[in-house]
Amino acid sequence: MVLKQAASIDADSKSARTRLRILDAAAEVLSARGYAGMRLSDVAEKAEVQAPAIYYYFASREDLIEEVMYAGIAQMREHLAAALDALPDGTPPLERLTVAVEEHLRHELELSNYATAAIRNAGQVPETIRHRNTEEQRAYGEIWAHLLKSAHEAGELRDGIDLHMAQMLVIGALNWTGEWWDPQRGNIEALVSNAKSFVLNGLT
Amino acid sequence: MVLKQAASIDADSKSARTRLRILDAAAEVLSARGYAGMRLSDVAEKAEVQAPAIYYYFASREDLIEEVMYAGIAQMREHLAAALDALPDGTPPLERLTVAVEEHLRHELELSNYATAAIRNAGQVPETIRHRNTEEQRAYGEIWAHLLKSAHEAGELRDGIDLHMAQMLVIGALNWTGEWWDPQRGNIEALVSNAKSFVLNGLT
DNA sequence: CACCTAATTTAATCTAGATTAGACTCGTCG
DNA sequence: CGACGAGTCTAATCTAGATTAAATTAGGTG
Repeated sequence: MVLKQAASIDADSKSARTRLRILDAAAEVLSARGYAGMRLSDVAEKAEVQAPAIYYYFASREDLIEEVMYAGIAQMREHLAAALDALPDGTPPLERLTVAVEEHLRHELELSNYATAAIRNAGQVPETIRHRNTEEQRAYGEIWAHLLKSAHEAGELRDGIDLHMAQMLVIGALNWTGEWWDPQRGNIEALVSNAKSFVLNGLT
Repeated sequence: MVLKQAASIDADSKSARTRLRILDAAAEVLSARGYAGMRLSDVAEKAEVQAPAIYYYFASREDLIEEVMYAGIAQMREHLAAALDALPDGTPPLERLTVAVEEHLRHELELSNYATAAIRNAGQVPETIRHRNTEEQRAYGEIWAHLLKSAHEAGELRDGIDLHMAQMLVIGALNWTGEWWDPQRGNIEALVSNAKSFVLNGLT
């Protein structure tokens, strides 16, 4: 309703910080409770505001959720793209692939409730929200598809592999870590290294 | 509230069939909408009864959900255990493992809304429900842990592998198929075969 | 200091959906 | 035929939670 010109200019105003606190809280609750289970009152509590304050920043619960989901995918894509860009020219395709494995994992597990929120709820969210995120979704898949295609064309992948299925199996193994990995216990370095060799070599 | 002695004796009475229709419907809705999103009205509609009829068979929404989740895990475990039992003595550990991959996949994708309901909601369900299912959950993991341990002791697995992480990565890849696999298009045989070689050999 | 707008609060409102109460139906058995 | 209980329905009830309305406060600016 109200335009927030000033706020959007100054990315660090008090207002901007409150907005961010709300988004962060929403990501956390959404990730933990799921689409239908996310209560604004919980979000408000975690963000240390009263529930109606949320409406000052977001037009509706759906809008808030949509922004969280969008950020979840977009940040993941940006993070991965940046990491790949940083690799020296001529890095072999297979190595680029293992970098992707590592960065997907690190981003998901170390940095982002947004990522897990987006990952877990992709399937439950209503059509309207899903629709707007389709493009980002596709772009993220595209990166992986390209990595696999390059590796395949370089003759580095097993014969008879179905690239799309392989892609989804890899991403699935990585996405699922959010369900069981406990950031408290357990060493992320070990997970990254195990995941890398699992993706390349399987169990044997 | 009401005891249903007769019903539980005759597994095919009209009553038993209605109860099953409700359970099936609940599994479907739960799988699609998630824990908090499952409305009894939707379940009722799919089961072709009025919502209050559900209370004739289940004490509460929570009880219904709990039964679906329990069945989801238990059936999966039974299915896998039976398939492994059917293998001839002396089947090598690695082959037993690929059978497990195949059966997990087939059960999840071909047979069971219960399985996907249980898989997807394991993390969002409240403590009370989760708690009662922990044991089944553990038993299922145990089967896999044992398969991996045997293969490892037979020296058939890669050196340096962390068995628990490997287990979760494999199960993750399989569980995630429920999120993207479209039973309509796409050939499950191809998926099974790709998953098997991915688990054994990775991408290369 | 007095005011204006941004930010946030408290106090309604409104609705969806779970649950309960109280019939109604229908097959079976005396 | 009349009673009975299982199974189901329609018509309440009750509550949580989203949303809106109407203050209230805070921070800057003339």
